[in-house]
Amino acid sequence: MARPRTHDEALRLKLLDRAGELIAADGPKALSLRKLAADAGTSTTAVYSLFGSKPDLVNALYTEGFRRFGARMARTPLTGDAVEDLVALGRAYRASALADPHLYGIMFTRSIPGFEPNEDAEQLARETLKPLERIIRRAIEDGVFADVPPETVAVGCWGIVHGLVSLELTGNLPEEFDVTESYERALRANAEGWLRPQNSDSNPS
Amino acid sequence: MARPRTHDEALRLKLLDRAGELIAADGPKALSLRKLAADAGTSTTAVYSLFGSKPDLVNALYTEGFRRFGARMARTPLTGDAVEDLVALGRAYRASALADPHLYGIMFTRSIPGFEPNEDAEQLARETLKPLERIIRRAIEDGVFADVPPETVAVGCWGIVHGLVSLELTGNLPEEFDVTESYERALRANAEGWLRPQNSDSNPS
DNA sequence: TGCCAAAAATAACACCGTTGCGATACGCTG
DNA sequence: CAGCGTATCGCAACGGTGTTATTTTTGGCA
Repeated sequence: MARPRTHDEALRLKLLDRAGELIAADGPKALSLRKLAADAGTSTTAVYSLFGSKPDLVNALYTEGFRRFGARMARTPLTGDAVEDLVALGRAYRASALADPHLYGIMFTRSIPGFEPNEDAEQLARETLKPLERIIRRAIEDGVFADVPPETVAVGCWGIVHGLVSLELTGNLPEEFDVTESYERALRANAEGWLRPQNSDSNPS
Repeated sequence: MARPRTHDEALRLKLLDRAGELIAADGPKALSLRKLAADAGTSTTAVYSLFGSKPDLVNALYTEGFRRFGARMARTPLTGDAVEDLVALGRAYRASALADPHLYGIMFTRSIPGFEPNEDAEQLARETLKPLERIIRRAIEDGVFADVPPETVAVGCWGIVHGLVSLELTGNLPEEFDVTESYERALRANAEGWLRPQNSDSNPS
C-alpha cells in the first residue's frame, strides 16, 4: 500500500468553514463546489476526495450543526421544574438557531434540495433531543404532567419551538413583533397546557 | 397593434399543473423548465413569455397553494368555542398540507431555493390567516383567553401547527407514532395554555 | 389584404455537479 | 536507501440547469 492517509485535515476544515460562510452570506443556492474550491485555492476534485459528493459535504455541516446545538442544550442549567426547564431548553434551541441560521436550515428545513442526512447523522440528531424526553418522562411519572405518551409531549414541544423558530428565520413573522417575548410566552403556554388539570394554575413555581 | 393577448390560458394551466406534478413526484429539485416545457409539448421560451422566470412560475404555484388553503380554512365550521375552533382550524391546516405537500413546501418551508413570493402573493398569504386572528381576538375580548397581545397568541398557534406539520412532512417524526392523535392533543394543550388561569379546566365543552 | 408587434422556437451562454484521465507525491516494502 | 504502488488532486470534459439574443411564426387590426 501507499499514501493511505494524507487527507489534509486543515483543508477539510477550511472547506467546511468556507462552505458555511457561502451559505450564510448568499443562501443555500450559493454553495457551489466550484466556487468553494476556488476560494480554498484547490480544485473540485479535492472536495470529492475529502467528502465524496456535495450531499456528503452538506452532511458534514449537518453533523457540525448538531454538535453545536447539542453542546448548547447540554449547558443550559435545569431546575427540576418541568415547565421552566422546557422553556429554558426552548430558549437554547432558538439561540442556537439564531447563532447559526444556515446550519439550522440544513438541519431542520431541508434547505439544500438534494440532501438527506445519512444514518450516523440521523442517529446523532436523535441523541441530541434525548434531554427533552427525559424531562418530560420524569414530569409525567411524577404526576406533574398529564398522563399521555411522552413522545406526544416531546413532539408537541419540538413542534412549537421548531415552528416558531422557522417562521422567524424565513421572515414570516409580522413587522414590529416582539419575537423574544412572544416566543417565551408561547413556550410557557404550551408547556402549561400539558400540566395535569388540577395543577394548572399559571405559575406553580 | 397586433396580437395583444393570445397568451394561451390553457397552456398556462397545463404548465402549472405539470409543474406541480413534477415537484410532487420527485421533489423541488426535479422542477426543470426544460423538462416542463418538453412535457407540455412546448419550449422553455413559452414559459418565459407566460410567467417571466422560474421564480415567477413558482410564485403562481405559491398563490394557487394559498387559494386552496384559504378555501379549506373558510369551509371549516366554527362553533364559537375558541379552543375547539383553534383545534378545528389546525386540523384543516394539516389536511391542506397533506393534500398538497409540494405546495406546502413552496408556501412555508422555502423548498425552492431561488424563490421569494412577490408582494401580491405575500398579501394573499396574510389575508388567509385572518380568520385565526379573529377567533383569538374575540376570545381575549370575551375574557376566555388570557390578556396578552392577540398577535402573540396567533403566532403561537401558527407556530405549533406549522412546526408539527413540517416535522411530519420532512419525515422527522419517529416511526410508529400516531400523528393524528398526537397532533390533536398538542393543539388542544397549546390552545388551553392560553386560557385565563381560572378557566383552565381541561374540557370546558 | 397586408402590416406589425406579440409569442414562441432555436441556439447559444454561463454555470452547475460529477467523473475519467493523467500527473503527482507520499508510505510501505525490499 | 531505492522504488513501487496507490491515494490524492488538477485538468478537462459531459450532461444538465436557468436564462437570453436572435430569428421565425402568427394572428388581430388598419
